[in-house]
Amino acid sequence: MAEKLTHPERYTITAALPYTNGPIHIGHLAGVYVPADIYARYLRLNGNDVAFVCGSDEHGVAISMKAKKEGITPKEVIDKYDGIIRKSFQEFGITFDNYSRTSREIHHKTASDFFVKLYEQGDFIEETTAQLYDEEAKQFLADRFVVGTCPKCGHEEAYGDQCENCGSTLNATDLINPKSTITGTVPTTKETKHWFLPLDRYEDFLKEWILVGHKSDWKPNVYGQCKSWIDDGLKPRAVTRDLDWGIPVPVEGGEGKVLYVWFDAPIGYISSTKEWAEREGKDWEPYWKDENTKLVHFIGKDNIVFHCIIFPAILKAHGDYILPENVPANEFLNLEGNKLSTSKNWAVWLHEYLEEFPDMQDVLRYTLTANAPETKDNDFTWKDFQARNNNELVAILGNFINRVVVLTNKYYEGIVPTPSEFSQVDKETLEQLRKFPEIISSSIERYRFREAGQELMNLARLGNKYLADEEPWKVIKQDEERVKTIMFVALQIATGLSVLSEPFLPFTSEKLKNILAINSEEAVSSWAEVSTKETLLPADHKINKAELLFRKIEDSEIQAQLDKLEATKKANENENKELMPQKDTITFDDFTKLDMRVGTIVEAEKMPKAKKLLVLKVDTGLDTRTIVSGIAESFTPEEIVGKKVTVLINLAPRALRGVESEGMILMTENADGKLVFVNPDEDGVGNGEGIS
RNA sequence: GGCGAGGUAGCUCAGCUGGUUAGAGCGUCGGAUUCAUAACCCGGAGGCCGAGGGUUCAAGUCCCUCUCUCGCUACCA
Repeated sequence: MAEKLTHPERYTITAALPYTNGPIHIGHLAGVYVPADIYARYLRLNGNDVAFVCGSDEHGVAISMKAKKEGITPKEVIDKYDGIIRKSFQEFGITFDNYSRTSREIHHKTASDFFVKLYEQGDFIEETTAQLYDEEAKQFLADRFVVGTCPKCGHEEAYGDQCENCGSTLNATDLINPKSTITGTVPTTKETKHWFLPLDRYEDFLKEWILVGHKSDWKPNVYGQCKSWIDDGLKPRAVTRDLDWGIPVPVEGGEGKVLYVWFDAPIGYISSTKEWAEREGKDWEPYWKDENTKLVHFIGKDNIVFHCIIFPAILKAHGDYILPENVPANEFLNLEGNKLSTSKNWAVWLHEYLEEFPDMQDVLRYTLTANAPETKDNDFTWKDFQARNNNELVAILGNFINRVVVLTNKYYEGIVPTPSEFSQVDKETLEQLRKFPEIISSSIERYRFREAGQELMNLARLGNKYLADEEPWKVIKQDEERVKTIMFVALQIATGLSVLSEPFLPFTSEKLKNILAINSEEAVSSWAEVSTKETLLPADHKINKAELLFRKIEDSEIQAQLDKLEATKKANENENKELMPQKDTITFDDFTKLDMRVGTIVEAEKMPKAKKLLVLKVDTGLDTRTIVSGIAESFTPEEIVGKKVTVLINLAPRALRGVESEGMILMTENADGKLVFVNPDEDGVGNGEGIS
């Protein structure tokens, strides 16, 4: 059912909207922006009509929370990061046709209209529930913003969704004496209405469209992930929520509510396209509504369901829109063996890289392309970065260009010589050169950017080999005419490289074109011309003096980066995690209600069919009882038998996965997030001993 | 626990519908060369294709079991 567009009239390329709670790092680049930019540049070079759009994603609860924590407004948070991100993309050479923001008027309007359209078409389900409302903060309280007394066990610190004491699942409205954690006031109960997108209605459509239609052209990781979701059964998903930061719900009953980010963010692509079209005096609609438009979303694997299931369902619901033809999602990039983490500062930040390695954008682009996590998670190491630069960019590409340019200047004062007769090798070499556009295209169009980059390098290799085989520096002593032909051929290769390198290494391409002085019309300009044009760089054309395309990267520079990461690691170890603020005061009586005892684990086994649960038999002195504890990811059953632990024994029993748990083992967490027993270390403390 | 993706030379990866001695780049070792950022060019070594079973004349490629990594999901902090 998904007909492939072999010759689209235009392309709409989107790159995942960066969330403005932090700057851009190499993971974002390798996964999304570098491949998307290569693709967009490639398409433009081939004369295609391309809209490459992106923008900052600035709504959602994470930004709202971050602002609250830092005591600033959400607007201040987003302005800060939008500024950093926007600037770094621009300096890095990501050629968005438009980079918008979801906080802009145009997006609010686009997303609102979209919502209203679906609303009017009856594409949403409405559901009214009673929820707690904070009069002072003037907002409905999400479950975790409410505490109160648990109706089941009397625990006074139960959260709106669950009581930590007895483990019961609660409704916030059932809490006795509820209190808002935002203002501390007593909330009132109000009816609130929310809208849901019934994804289940689109199940058949999605099955047909993805499982049948895109079985062979979508990447396995993307297809598999979609299949998993669809097979699991799709459920209605809330489109609106009670929050004050976001796009207001534009229909009756929507006061104090906003659209969920998952709904508004992808519409940001559309808003961004509109903004671009307005500025350029174009019509945006064909880019989203014409069947001859090829829509491609570049994203990371975290975004697969949103772009392959949910957003298409929304577009389908609307009715006027085209669907993505492909969603080439990448996996994740790690850094020196550890997951990238914005909060732990474990990253190579783009804006810092740009400062520390000025004018070396292409080195990072190349390394990230070569190491792109296309089929599985991959690791970025500084050592590899150095090696890629020194052994490939410098030694293969940079060196080839340098030898050609130096020789041309040395023998002919920079004038491209007139060839005489081409030898068999010359012809074959030129023939191979002409094949490269096709070879590289084929890789790019299958989203195999790693492979495409390798092929580009192979062209430089071809050049090096040609020179090594023909040895103009020797031939010059016997046959000057022959050398003219050799250098002419070598210059054609160099010129081909200047064009074909553009999507991958735009700054280098630019530099190379300057060295070869090919700003004029006489030389090649487009991708296809590298194959079709008889002469890429004509005789008598004057080129400039040699200039190094890449410089070597010294060990000391790499060491400096490694030291920087090491310092981050140390800082993370020393720095306390964000600590919870102190809870409300309790009385001594409250405390004495807790009966905590020293106990010993006498048996332990895994709870079947559960990942985190261990079933323990604990000797509490009074008895030996069963306690189910969610610690299986930190301990094996064998290693904890005989362990002394602290047990809360008068906790109301609760059945977990059918096993009655009578009490709770007290745990804490170390810096790595591993659970640790709160245990009486001293010898001679017996089971059943009270803790006070 | 369920589901998905991945596990191929020291490193990063390619191997389509099963078919000759499993490929590439980088690294490594040796050779050759000097136009070039000691770079280029040529050659060699290096692989129980995660483990174990099975199907087949033939399996990295298909089936089953197990295992490790990553993710989603359930249950759980």
